Amino acid sequence: MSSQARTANGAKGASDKRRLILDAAVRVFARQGFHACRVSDIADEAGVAYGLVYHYFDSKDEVLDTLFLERWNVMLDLIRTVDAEDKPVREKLLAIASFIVESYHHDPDLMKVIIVEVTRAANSFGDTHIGTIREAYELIGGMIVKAQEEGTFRREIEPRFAAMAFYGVIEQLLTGWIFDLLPQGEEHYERAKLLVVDIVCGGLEAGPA
Amino acid sequence: MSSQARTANGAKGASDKRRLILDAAVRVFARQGFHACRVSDIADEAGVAYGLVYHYFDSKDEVLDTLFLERWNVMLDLIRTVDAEDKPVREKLLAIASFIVESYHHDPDLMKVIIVEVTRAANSFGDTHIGTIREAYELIGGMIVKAQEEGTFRREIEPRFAAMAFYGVIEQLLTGWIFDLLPQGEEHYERAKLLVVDIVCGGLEAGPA
DNA sequence: AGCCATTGACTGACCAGTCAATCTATTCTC
DNA sequence: GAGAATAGATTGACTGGTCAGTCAATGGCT
Repeated sequence: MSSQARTANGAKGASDKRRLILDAAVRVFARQGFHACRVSDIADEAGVAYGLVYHYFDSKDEVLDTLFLERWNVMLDLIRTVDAEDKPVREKLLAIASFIVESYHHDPDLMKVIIVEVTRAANSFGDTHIGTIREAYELIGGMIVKAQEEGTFRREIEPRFAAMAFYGVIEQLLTGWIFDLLPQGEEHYERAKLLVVDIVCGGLEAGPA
Repeated sequence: MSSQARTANGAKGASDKRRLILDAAVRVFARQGFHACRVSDIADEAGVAYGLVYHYFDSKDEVLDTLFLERWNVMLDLIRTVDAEDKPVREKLLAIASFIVESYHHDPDLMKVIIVEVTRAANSFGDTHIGTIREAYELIGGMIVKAQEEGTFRREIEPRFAAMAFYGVIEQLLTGWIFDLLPQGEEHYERAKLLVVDIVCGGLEAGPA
């Protein structure tokens, strides 16, 4: 008996198993890739029976969908919050970059799965979630528009392109860590956050010339 | 591998069919994705019999490997050539960005396949070709080191991070076009080339402060 | 009369998803 | 509070379809 469950119903135990399966799926997807792994691998990793995966999820796809949406929605909330604040763009972009880098720091496997299996998968999953993904780009694009109106950023740059560039730098740094092409560790994560903002803002800011 | 060099026999027709299969594969992979398509789809698209694919290639994987290596090696050659030239970094990076953007302009399907199915596929293909991919990053990293030594770029930025950032911006712009999130057309391609260099150099250059 | 290109039906393995059976816990009845 | 009834959680063997890769036969060229 786990001492954590304090509610009267057995429903607590139920959601525990669901979580167990999701967490196991992250590890399995990260290790073997979504396509290469079997549903039985997830069940084994979670220490539950094969059929239980289908008790909580309609399909293998839905497991990945759930993982992606859980995390992406947290990020969208963060971006919306930051967007609503009254701060210089530089700080806003730093907050977003920090959040994403910290997400990787905290759970590299999950971020690997999201980037490799969803964000970049133009067919299959990318297609399903394109609307959700697009929303993030649009919010960032909006921040850039505002900075252009305030005169902080040069006006001649198409904001959508700038937003993509910003996100592209971050995602490529994560990819570098995922592939073990870049050195990792807290110190590097901190410097990476600043680098992202420096690079993008440096190129976008209205020069004093 | 390839018997193209063979002169005596009807090798000409042979290599034609091989090319036909590769070109068909690009279209099919781009449309359906590598995992979702069947080898018979490739054969149908090429207008040849199923078995012929296996006459020229050992496996479905080898078809993708061939497509990736063909293109990536052309890019590596370009980068090496540019690297050897005596030009300002800005021009070197512009040449590389231009080449990649033009590659997409010339054959969007092929670039989509390379990015979506290989470059970002940490498991499966990404893993197989990681060495080849890394080489490109290292060459770009080398250019940045040189620019730092010359005093054009700030020294405190880790060159590997800067190289990843540069490549990340480009790849994300292509991804934007692939997903139809960014407007396309010759004019936009031209502006994108400049944007990439502006952003990255703007953030890396030694400030006059 | 031989050699390679080409064909396409076939097979063997694999695996997502189903389902009937079993377990466990909570509530109901007297 | 014993026992029955109900509902949900959990199990894993099984099935049905899919497809990568094989191979024996055929075509075409020199």
